[in-house]
Amino acid sequence: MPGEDLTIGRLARETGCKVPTIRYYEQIGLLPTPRRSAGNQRLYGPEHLTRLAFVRHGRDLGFSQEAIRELLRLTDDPDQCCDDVDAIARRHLEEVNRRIAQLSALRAELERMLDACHGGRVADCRIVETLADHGKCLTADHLAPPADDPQRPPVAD
Amino acid sequence: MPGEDLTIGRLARETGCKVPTIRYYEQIGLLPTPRRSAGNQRLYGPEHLTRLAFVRHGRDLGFSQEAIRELLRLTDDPDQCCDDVDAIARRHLEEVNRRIAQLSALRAELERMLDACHGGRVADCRIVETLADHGKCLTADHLAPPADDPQRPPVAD
DNA sequence: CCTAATGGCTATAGTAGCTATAGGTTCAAG
DNA sequence: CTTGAACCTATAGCTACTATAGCCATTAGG
Repeated sequence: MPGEDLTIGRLARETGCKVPTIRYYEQIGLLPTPRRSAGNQRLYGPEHLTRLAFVRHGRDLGFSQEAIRELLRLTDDPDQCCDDVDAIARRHLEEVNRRIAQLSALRAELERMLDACHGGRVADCRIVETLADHGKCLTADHLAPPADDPQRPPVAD
Repeated sequence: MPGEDLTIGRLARETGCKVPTIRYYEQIGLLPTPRRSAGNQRLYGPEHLTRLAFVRHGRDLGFSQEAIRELLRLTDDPDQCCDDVDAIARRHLEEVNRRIAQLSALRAELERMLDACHGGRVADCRIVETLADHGKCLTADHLAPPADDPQRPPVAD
């Protein structure tokens, strides 16, 4: 029954995912290539809806494309033991914890900087001074550099 | 006295900034173009060292290139009132606070997921289930999408 | 049946903040 | 004089999308 089919725009509305993003996910293989209408337009079934919702939710939770690819692979084999799934989620949680720790240290440093500033000329500004002088700083040396954050920080529109 | 000059490699060592990054900062105008040796190699003076340290520290604190550009502009005019500097730092702090709040919610959701999983087959896995079903999720709808994080999350090596 | 509005198509480039690579030149030491 | 490290430029790659340009398909109204 072709009445069940979704155009890309409708799929976008149902999932809260933008149209170009859906095409992008297809391109990078997160979403299977859908069939096409006579006029070459993408037609999606319920299985695409499920899959895209899974991907979106994973991204919302901050999982990388790579992690989601792996999660999809794992869920496609439902009899497998879920230890691998667990491991992926656990690794991600650790990463999130690291990020929170970093940002908390950052926040402390920023607050310290802002507290120290009492207005006046830039030449006398404590913020500028702190920025100029690594020695006066508490941060930046005792914090690790993971540098692999999901650029879309997490959590979608 | 040309004995004071630094090659790009030495500047990199002194600041803890990688060589290609220094060239990149020059390219995007965060660092002024240095003079060159007879053999066309970059020669840096103490002013470059100061400037680069400022930039690095700013980046370590998570300020965007744009913000740092503005901070540099402001510090180049030392008699100006430091309100603008203050505002930039304050905005950044707010952003950091937003990120922490997001990540905390994320962490809660991930922990919830992990707690619910008790091993077994992927088909029965609570993590997979949660990922597949937005309805079972607490996150993702009550969280904002700023999407403008410094990809190098913050805090350098 | 024609037209306009909307929505779809592809391909390409841009975003941040670098990092890596290729292929060449210069410099300091032995 | 030769070796090897450090330097040079230019270009491509990374994540995860978003935006643009220029064209085709579908649908509702007149």
